[in-house]
Amino acid sequence: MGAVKSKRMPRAVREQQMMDAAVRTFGQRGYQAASMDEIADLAGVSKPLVYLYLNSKEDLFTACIRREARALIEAVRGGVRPDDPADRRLWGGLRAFFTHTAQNPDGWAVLHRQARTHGEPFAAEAAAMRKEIVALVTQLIAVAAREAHRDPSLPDREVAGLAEALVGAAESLAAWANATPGVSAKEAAATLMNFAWAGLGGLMEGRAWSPAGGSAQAPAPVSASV
Amino acid sequence: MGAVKSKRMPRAVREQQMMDAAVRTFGQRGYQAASMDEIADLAGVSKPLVYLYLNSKEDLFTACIRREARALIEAVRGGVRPDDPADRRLWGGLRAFFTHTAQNPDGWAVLHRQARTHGEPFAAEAAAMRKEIVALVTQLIAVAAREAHRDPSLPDREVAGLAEALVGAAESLAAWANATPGVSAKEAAATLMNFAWAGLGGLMEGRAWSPAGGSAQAPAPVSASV
Amino acid sequence: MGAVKSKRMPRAVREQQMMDAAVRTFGQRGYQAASMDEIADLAGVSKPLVYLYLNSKEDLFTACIRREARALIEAVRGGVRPDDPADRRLWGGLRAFFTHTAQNPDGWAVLHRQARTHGEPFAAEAAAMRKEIVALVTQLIAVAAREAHRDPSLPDREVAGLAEALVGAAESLAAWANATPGVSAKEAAATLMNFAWAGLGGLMEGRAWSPAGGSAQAPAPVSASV
Amino acid sequence: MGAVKSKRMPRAVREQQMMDAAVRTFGQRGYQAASMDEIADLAGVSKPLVYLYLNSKEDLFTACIRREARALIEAVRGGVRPDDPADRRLWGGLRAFFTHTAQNPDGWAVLHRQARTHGEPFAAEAAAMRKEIVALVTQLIAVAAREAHRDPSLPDREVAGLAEALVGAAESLAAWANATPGVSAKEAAATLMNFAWAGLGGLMEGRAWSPAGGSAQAPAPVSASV
DNA sequence: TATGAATGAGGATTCATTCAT
DNA sequence: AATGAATGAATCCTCATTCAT
Repeated sequence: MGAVKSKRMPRAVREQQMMDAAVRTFGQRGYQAASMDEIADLAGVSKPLVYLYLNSKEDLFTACIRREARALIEAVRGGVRPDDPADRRLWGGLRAFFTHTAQNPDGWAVLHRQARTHGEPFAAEAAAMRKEIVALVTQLIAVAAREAHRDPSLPDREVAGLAEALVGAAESLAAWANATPGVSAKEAAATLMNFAWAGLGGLMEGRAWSPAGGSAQAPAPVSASV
Repeated sequence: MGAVKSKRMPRAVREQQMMDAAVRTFGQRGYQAASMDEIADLAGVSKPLVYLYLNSKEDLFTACIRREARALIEAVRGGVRPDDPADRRLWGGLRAFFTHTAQNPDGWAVLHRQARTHGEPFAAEAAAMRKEIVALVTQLIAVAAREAHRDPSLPDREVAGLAEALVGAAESLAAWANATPGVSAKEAAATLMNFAWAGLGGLMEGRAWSPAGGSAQAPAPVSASV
Repeated sequence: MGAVKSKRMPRAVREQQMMDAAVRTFGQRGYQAASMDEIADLAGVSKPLVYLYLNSKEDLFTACIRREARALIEAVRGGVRPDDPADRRLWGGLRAFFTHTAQNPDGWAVLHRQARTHGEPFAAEAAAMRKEIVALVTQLIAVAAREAHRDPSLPDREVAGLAEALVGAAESLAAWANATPGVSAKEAAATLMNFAWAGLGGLMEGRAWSPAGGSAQAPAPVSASV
Repeated sequence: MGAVKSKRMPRAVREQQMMDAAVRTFGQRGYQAASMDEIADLAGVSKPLVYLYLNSKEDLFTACIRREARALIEAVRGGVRPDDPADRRLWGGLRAFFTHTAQNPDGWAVLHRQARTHGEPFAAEAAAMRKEIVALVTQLIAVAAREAHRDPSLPDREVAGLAEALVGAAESLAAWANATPGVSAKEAAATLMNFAWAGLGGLMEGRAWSPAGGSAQAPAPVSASV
């Protein structure tokens, strides 16, 4: 048995317990390998109750994806200060992203790994979430280009590709940070910010990005002080 | 039935047929959803023969991962001209990467999506391959830093993070390029090269990377001439 | 939800509502396919209340069979005028039978189809009802034979067989009449009466039965004037 | 375990064994109450083999219905001598019908009871079979009417109803004969033939049908000499 | 009188895997 | 070199039924 049994609770509460268990199980085992038995057990309820409330394995998984997607997007949005300049907004979003994924590894696994791997309708659900994030980043880049008085601005497809690249880099670093002991969310964010803003070429020439204010001639790239 | 039946062929050939079928099936359906029945059928042989040659579903999947990993790494290695300067070497590797993944979508799906999603021992296998690529990139960056007379060079962990970010960006762009009609491997490579070398900040200031030679003051970022 | 909710009603009323819902559900879905959930829902009450009043699915089904059996038998009995001659009594019973089954298709399905198909103890319950009807018919035939001064009368087993045949024919025609658009209960009864009284041979020779009075040399068989 | 295990037999044989077991189980328990476990067990094979060969419970049931329907129809057809006069042809069909149903009670239960009770697509399958029989009988009656120089012949719908009634009477008598000890198929056929050909009215007047030749003034109705 | 919360038990179906030839 | 025949072990899901209020 998974959780301590405390019987007779209102539906809403039980549902959250079940989804917690489901996110954990799906995140660790994968969609197919996770069995409804295990989820019910971990949630401390019987299988029929899971079906009564969440309908089917598919629906349960979809519900998990949606819940975790909402949570992640809200976290990232909450990390972006609207009045900051473009680079600071990006920096805020990245920190929120790395913090959230570090604190919700199973939820992140569900979104990033499982949902995208197990075909429709899950992939579509995860893709929608990712598209929101990419759109957010795309807009950030576009605004930054405008703020930089860059004219003519970058072509749309170029910007889309850059946003894709940035998001992919973030996803990759999230896994790296979680797997590498001692790497904090802040440090991961700093590494990515350097990379994304100054580029390798810039870093080679000592042109790192600093949270203090835009691209600087600082002698060394920003590292998070752990 | 999948393939035309031509009985009695040497083992090595049959094995490749089976693995072709397996890669295709695993890549499209996923590890668990793929059934040995379907694979055998697609390979045009009976199930017992698959077991005779490949032993088990797990072994078969592992064999697929290894084969595809080898192929990808060799492709990337083959794209890097040892005598080029650092940025050109990176550029060559990226082009090879995008070309290979575009031409082997199922193999790439097996490596990038399925192997990493379905737990041990597959994740380890895929991780080893990825580590090789990251190591390659890491070394590229380190050499570049040295070539740039940058002293003291970037801290190791910083470099590791940058390599992770770069590889993640590449993975993300591979999916984007494959999903976006009209985006060639070359264009994807160019977008990433701009991003990675010049950074967003550099691009804002018009400092794009060009295949012609290092970081330049080119008025517009490189786009692949399709 | 099935019915409009109006809480707190006397037990007897609620019970009838539940049985109405049950007959409908059992009749349409069958005993096993009918779920207590659906019945409760259709009755507009919660499942525990169904159990409180009707005890179990088995008991509920049995109660339905009994209620519908009573109703059918009373209908048939009510259609038989005791002072009529034998053929007229039969005619009256048949008309009542066809009318009742046409008006209670679900109840008839429960009795004729479901109860007999789902083993003990239901089959016994339905058999008892049927036996009552067969007995009624048997007696009618026996009396008719006596009235016809037939001596020695038909052997008992012969009569039993004839009654079985007649009832079976009626059951079959009930389904036919309900399924064939435009066939009224009266017409079904007329067809059967012709068949049962005059026989095919009689009909071939133009010896049809007419409600007017016994076996006649009428040129054409009786058809119900719709 | 049901049957003695004799392993490794050709598919066609196994399939028949399975269908034998299925007919028996479906006939006795009913469609829903029959479990695939029980059927497999009775057939002496494992469940997966049943699924491998017969696909699903639904398909298995349908296959049973079809097989039994074919068998019954062929039996009845085989009992009708084409060169006999109409009444003799009917007599032959009835005898074949009662004989077949008496010898295949489970198959008959599947057709008459289970298939018609468990909704689509089974009911349609059984209905098709029954329609064939009814059509056969309908034609017999129509020809008889023509042979009797009856002009104008009976209206079509009248004939359809008569055929329905006759078939229903036969079905009912089949159950009665099987349930009443000592009633042979021949006797059941004789009882029905009397009823159908002479009618109750005819019987009252001593006008019974005899296999010897048409409607006669025989002093007593035909009884089968067991 | 009435119900929201909860479950034990069982059933259909699938799949990786092996045996005998 | 190759396969038709066969199965043990799970897994998803449903349902009649009860408990606590």
